[in-house]
Amino acid sequence: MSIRAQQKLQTRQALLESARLLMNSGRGFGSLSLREVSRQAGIVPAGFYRHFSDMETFGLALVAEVGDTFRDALRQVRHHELQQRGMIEASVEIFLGAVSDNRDQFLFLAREQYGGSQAVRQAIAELRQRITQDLARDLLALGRLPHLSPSQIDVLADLVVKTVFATLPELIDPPPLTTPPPLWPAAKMVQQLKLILIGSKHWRRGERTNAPKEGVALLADAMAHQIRAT
Amino acid sequence: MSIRAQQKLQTRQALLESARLLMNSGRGFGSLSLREVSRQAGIVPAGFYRHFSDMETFGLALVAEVGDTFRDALRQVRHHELQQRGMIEASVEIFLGAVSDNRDQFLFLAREQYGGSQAVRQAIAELRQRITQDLARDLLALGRLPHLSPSQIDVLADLVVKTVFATLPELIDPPPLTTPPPLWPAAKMVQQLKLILIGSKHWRRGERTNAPKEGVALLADAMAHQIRAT
DNA sequence: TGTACATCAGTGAACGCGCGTTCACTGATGTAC
DNA sequence: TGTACATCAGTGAACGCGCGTTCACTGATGTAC
Repeated sequence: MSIRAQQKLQTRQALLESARLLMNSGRGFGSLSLREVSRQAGIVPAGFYRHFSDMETFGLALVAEVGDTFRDALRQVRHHELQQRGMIEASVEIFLGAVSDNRDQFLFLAREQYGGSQAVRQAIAELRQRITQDLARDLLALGRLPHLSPSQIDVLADLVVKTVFATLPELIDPPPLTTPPPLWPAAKMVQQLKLILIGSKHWRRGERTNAPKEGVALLADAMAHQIRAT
Repeated sequence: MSIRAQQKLQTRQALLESARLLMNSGRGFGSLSLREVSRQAGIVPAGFYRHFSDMETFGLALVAEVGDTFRDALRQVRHHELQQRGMIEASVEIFLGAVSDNRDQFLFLAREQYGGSQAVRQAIAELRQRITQDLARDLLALGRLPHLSPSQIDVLADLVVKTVFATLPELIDPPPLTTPPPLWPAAKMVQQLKLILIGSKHWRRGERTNAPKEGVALLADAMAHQIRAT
């Protein structure tokens, strides 16, 4: 790579890092200004436009960055899938390592997963959906849950990913040390994932469609869709 | 109440409603301006200060508002606790009714739970903690899970509340109609809560502390606390 | 009930400030010969 | 290798704009007598 391209890339990374840094003090990405980020990165505001056309595009770059990190971590997890005893602990251990090594990136992910701009939120939703699908595929291929329908596997994968994403904020900003150890985020998450796994072992296929009350939730969903259409 | 107090309350509610309204187009609370909210509510910017000292205090009022709505809904759920068949469906039905009736309030809650300002985020965290504790208390008092330790009940309650809070964004902004019905948010959430309940029925007390690998999560937590302290 | 004064929700103008964006520019790096 | 020109990352100044906050004010509502 040419000297010029190297320097440009360096400035680009300085911009990304600056945004993450500024968010460390509890602020949302949406409240950062272009001038502020440029200042932090050591360039003049106009220079920002050599890298991103606006703050929205910049936000998408931050999503892409943490997306790569996330998928790298999951690839590592997948390479260890052979062992079955303590599978959850080992997976969580690898994942927590990635979170710890890239704290700021995951802070952005946790903070903006629901609160970001339309574009950022959608990009994160797509990232999460891809992760969920990959997990569902793995669970199906692993064949350790043969009694579950593909649809049940989807619901299970969604719950696992939901749990991990929802625990991220706690993992990044740990609670006070007065909290009893069993409720420390990582230990708690391990317990919860085990609980979910135990549930999935005993989940009967019939329990998905037999209950007559099931209609309630479907009706509520239909209503929600109706409301959305108006 | 005096005429003056009534009119003041009306303007106050107009301000709260204006903020929720402005957030409907996908924006975060942190990106709303005091002028914008006042304009939407039909008063002059300076008038805002007759009600709130700044946007942060205003945000806390929005948290308090949805907090009341949320706890009212849970009180309704608790009054129906007698029945045991279809308990989850009935609870979800009541809860979904509250979400549907107060969509904007729950949108604020979902959007700001991790993304808001320090103060708003902390207020929501406290709201959520109170809800989790209430649920843990109820689960313990109900006595249907006598094989679980109080600590396990806490972990279970946390997972249930986590699941509900993490599903809120989907419930409020439903996915495309092309999604297969079993994956519609409300139906999916019902399945996931059932799965968790099944897991908790089969959760052995020993599975909390026996596994030797458990140390990993605890160690990771300790490391996280260490990092936090620096 | 009527009157005289107090309260205070909302007004309208003004301020200084940081913002995003534009523009012509500079000078180091890259390229063609 | 050396030279002449092209590229383009970053500069510095300028702009108009919406922002939060202040201030003295107005006039409807409340209160004391």
